[in-house]
Amino acid sequence: MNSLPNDSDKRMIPKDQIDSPSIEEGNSSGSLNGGNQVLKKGPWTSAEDAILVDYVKKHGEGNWNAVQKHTGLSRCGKSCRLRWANHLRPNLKKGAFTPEEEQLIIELHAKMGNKWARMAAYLPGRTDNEIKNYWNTRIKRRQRAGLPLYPPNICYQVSCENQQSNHSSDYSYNEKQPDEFLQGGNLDIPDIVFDNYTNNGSLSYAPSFPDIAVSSILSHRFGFQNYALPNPPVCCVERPVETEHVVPASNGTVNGGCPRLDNVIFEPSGKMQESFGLSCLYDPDSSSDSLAHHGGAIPGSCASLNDTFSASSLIPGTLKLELPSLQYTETDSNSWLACSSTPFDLVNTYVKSPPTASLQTDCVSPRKSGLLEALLHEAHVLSSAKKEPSEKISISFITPAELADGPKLSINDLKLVEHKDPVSPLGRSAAFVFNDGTPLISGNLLDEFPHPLAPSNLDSILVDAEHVSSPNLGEQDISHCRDSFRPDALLGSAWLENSSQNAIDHSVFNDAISILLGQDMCNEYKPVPAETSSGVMQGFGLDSYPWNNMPSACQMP
DNA sequence: AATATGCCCAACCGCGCAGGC
DNA sequence: TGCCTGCGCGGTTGGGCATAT
Repeated sequence: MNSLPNDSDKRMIPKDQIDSPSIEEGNSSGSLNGGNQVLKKGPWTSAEDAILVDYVKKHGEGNWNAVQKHTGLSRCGKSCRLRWANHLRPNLKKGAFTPEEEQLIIELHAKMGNKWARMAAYLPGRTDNEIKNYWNTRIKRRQRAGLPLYPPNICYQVSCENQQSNHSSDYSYNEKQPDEFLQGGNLDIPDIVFDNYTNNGSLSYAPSFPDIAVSSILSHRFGFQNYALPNPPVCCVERPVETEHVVPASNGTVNGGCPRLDNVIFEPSGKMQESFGLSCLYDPDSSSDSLAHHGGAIPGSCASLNDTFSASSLIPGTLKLELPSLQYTETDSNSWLACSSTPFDLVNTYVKSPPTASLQTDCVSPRKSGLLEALLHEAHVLSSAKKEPSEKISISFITPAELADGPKLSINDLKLVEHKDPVSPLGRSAAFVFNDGTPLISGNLLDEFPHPLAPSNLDSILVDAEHVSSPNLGEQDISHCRDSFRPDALLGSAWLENSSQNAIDHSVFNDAISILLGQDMCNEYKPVPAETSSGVMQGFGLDSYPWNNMPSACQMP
């Protein structure tokens, strides 16, 4: 293995320079190393690769700065490490990403953001650089096409997963590297997560990484690509009570020809856009630009729009735009605190009960990473705070041990824990629940994985959920609510086809956003009135919500 | 066929963190 | 305690290739 022909040599180096002494000596480009030797830059040659491989064979990885000393290679340690990690180390998987890998990347990015190295840990044989390049390419491609970075259901999956994990084990399971999960027995393995996710013994798929497994199962069950996720029944239950207060325009006017606003606007991540036709029929082939998309649920989409709800106006702070819209600057706790993917609880909390300074200061990110889960976590915290304003918010990072310690939990905590009861239908994520009621789309690449819940559970789950959260709701409401969140109802209902009603919807939509964002932000976000109504999605299609029509805070850099 | 444009990706750069001294 | 070094990560750059005009 003295010579490792590699693509980069062929691609990056002019033929006349390959293995040429001048390049080896780095006299065309390079930097001095301690004033002694010029370190070469630029593409690696096969000879250099061979030297490096030989060195690593003998000495192992690490101590990269010693490579130059031991081998005479005119490369800095950094460059050696990079070359090894990205091209020379064994078991590297070359070639295009498989659809499975692409989906995983999307999910991981929705959860982690630009944590390429961490993502790479979940993709054996792939490097952070590869993933990063792939994602950057994807961003460009989809932005150019006006497509959302994340399929709405991915956003929602993340939302649901984190609503579970945040309250049961938000003890930084995301910080765990895969190998840590594999090793098991670690102090802070999120038992609750495992309980929830493995309760039905359904983790044959990717059992190593609970978060990923669930995510994948969710996407699998939902048929990942074809439907925007319907609303979770749990959310559906609580919404009517609160949002009617939140959005004055939602009474009467809205209910006439379209879903009640409270069924439309204040959805957890992504749903708002979806309800307004911002979501898309998602093509699993993320590399393809021929998505049958219909909207710009910007990746943030799911989040981008939502981000602006709170970040820009309710709580001052800057968004770190290079982050996926699902995420926010790590250093600005206010931002990430505020920029949720708009779980309705959070929105309502802000509208009805703006967070106090003390509250904010108490809210320390569980992962200090500004990730969606943290946002969702805070959403619940704030929601709890709203209901118990006098109670000191003890956030939350409920460790598994704390969970086991019932008496230590606050009332709010207990409530949340109750909802996470693994044996209760509510203990499952809403997506989980709904997936069972959603016909699988053929061709789902994950179809081979069985689902733990039988579809017949749906009704009981829904009723149970609503009973628990909103006992006053009548059966009619339940039925209405449930039906309202069916994809066909969301995407194909008459109100979407009624252009005049669409105008009303936009007005209501703007009203709502005005309330949430303040007028300035609302002015920035001007949905283009739907001009056609020939197609179900057309009226609210991408044209109405182009990328460049999003608030500036939502724009990709 | 020639040129322009965009895409892909390897490599570099700057920064931050952790450990050792 | 502060400095140095090694290392890793994320962002950016730039060259080659593919496609469009």
